[in-house]
Amino acid sequence: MAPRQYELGDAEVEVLKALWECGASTVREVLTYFHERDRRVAYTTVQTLLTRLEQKGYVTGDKSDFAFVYRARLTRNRLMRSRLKALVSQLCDGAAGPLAMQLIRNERFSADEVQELQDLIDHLDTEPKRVR
Amino acid sequence: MAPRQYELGDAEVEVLKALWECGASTVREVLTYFHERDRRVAYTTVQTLLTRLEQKGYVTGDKSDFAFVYRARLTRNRLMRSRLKALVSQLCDGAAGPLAMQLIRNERFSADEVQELQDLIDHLDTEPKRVR
DNA sequence: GGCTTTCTACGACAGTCGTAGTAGATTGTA
DNA sequence: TACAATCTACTACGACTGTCGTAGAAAGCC
Repeated sequence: MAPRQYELGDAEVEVLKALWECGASTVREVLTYFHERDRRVAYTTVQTLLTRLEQKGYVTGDKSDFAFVYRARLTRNRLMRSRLKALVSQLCDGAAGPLAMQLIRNERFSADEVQELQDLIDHLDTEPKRVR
Repeated sequence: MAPRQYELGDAEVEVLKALWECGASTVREVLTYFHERDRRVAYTTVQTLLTRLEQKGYVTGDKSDFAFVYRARLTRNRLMRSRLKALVSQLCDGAAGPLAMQLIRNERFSADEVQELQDLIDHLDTEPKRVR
């Protein structure tokens, strides 16, 4: 009934990635970013995506000199967190453990990353109730 | 252009969860499972979801005695892996490290889970190229 | 044999998303 | 000033999803 609350489609995330990487940008700049990566889309497609992102509150658009300049309001880390949280609640009934196991078991990590993970886990031991 | 390859919607995953939990089930059994959890949907909705899941190959339906009995072909762990992999490639350009950090930093883990994570990571050290 | 309950097969509809076209306003320039 | 390049605002359309309704076949019961 209540039409599912959609969040961010793949194309919208691509636009966010452009903003994360290039900072505040115009439609044309995002378009150029796409074209440089062989993503062939029309100018108006990018425009639509940015407009929708703005309506959803994930981006702000300021009328600057000539064209609108868009800026991400959502960070990559925050999106990661929210996606992970959604996964945890959807597939693991709220228990993050199984997801973490799957992730660590199935992906590759560099030595540095392993070290960082190790540090994090050591930290967990002494500080079990980490917030945020 | 290429119409994005959709995978599994939220409602479809809910149906899969019912099958994971209850084993092979009929439409009515899944419906009952939903109703017991205060998910008010119509019989035909569940039917449609199961049919679509079957078309997508994530479920098989066998005509048994009276009604079709559906069985999940996709496991929860496999779905977790695929979702995680999608996240890694979409948000982290393939590097799983940052995602793992976010996960461990922002979620809660029981002492047992921490222990398991620890074991996994120890394992990673001596066996850096874990497959599957 | 009818009537009721269930199932299955189809069709449908609205909302989200990816993609883009058109029209009108702005800006730069010959 | 007239023309070309841009930008913004709308509109559109098909695919995917979530949700159902209807019709006809199956099965069980009086």
